[in-house]
Amino acid sequence: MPDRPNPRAERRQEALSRDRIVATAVELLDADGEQGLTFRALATRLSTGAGAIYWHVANKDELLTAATDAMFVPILDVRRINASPPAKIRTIGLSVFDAMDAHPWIGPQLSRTSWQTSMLELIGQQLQLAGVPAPAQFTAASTLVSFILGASSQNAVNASVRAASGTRSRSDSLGAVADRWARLDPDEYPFVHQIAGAIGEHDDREQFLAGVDLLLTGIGLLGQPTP
Amino acid sequence: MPDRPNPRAERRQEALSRDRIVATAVELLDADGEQGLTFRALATRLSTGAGAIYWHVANKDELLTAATDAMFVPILDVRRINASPPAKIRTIGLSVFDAMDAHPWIGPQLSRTSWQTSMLELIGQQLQLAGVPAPAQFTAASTLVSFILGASSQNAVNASVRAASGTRSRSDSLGAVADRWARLDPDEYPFVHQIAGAIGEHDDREQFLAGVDLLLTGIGLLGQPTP
DNA sequence: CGCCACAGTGGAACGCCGTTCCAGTCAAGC
DNA sequence: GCTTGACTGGAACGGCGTTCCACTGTGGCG
Repeated sequence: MPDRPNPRAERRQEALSRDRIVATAVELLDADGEQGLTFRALATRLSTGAGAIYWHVANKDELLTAATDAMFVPILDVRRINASPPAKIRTIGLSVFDAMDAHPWIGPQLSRTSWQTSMLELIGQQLQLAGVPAPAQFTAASTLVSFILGASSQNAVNASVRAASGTRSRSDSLGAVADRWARLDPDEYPFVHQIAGAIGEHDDREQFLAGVDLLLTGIGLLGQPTP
Repeated sequence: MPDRPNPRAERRQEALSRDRIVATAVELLDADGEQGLTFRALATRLSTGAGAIYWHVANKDELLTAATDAMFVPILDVRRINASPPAKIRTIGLSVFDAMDAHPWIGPQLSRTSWQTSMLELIGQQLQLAGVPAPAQFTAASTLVSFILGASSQNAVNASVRAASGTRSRSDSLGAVADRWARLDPDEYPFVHQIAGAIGEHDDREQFLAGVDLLLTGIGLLGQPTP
């Protein structure tokens, strides 16, 4: 390793490893989405050939799973924080929401059953602690999981669209959507068109939390929302 | 067209048309999912070449959008039926749920903003009719949309997994999941493991409707659920 | 100390994909 | 009957995931 006998491609400084591959894959995914992750692009960025990557990773699917894992596992550490069950559920939800906003490519991956199960477990535990009656626990937990994953995915899609067009700042996020809505035909879209003017002050993170609260209210863990 | 001068590839009986292309695309998608839709497979099934398809359809993306359209537009006809707003919302939700169960490839497509807007409009109108106070309408409508799309997508993923393994019947659906859950480590997954035994009689369609009702309760359109 | 075995590498090659290109075909209009 | 132009279908292109394999460098063994 000290001196290179042949002057061909510069030899990598650090050895190839599964961790380095996954980390680089995340960089590519964050930069250009799922289509940005290519074994050739990965190999170029790691100064190696595509074949070498296959020594550490079985295929692209495993690579995507590992990358999602790296983003998602920290979320499970919500267990550490100390708060009431409803507050913990909100925190779990927000963590997923923020992770998917920052890494929109996670969306399709997180729907995989294994992660669904992890979230169901995490939220179900909180519902038990909160004293939700046993027969209602499963419905409540799986509804929360579905909403959290659904709302986060859809926000991520919108975030990608936002990034593709010019709009930048977080505060403009719903504003841009509102603009599009305001231009819709009022006869065909009376509700959306009317509401477009009223959501200027909204933030989609708050919007998401309001949805969680709506569910917690229905479950009986909260009083009536904003009466 | 009456007689074929050359005996090469059998000439198509019906002329190529955008509708025929889209209909065949749906067949392929239903049979093998998104990866089953290929311009080559499509051309073979239509007894033509790949190039001819591009005369009627700009690219694969437009084809997928058109196919989704064909599946989704009938859902919007819920406007016709006559029922109370909560019942109509349940019907809309179930239509989406069933459509995605039958055609799991729709999932990623339905998250596109245009479909989100259509559903928001449909459900927002019902909330207005039901007398939900104006400031709460947007949150309520978008939460319902997120849940309906999220829960339907996740069910579709599970349905695909189910189809990939051996399990067939609808009634076995949650049963198979319960089996997998029952085998999980009770120390790591206390909630999921415990609940696995209790959901034998559940049906995921009913489960979905229970989630909708939970939300309607939180919105204030329903009494307390099963007190 | 020399050799060997083998984990690890990287580039060439394969078969598929979406898409483009273009030489043909054929019915309708002059 | 000729011309035109909408329409066809097969060849070809670049890029993808994946496989294959000749090669390298190093640690352990004789």
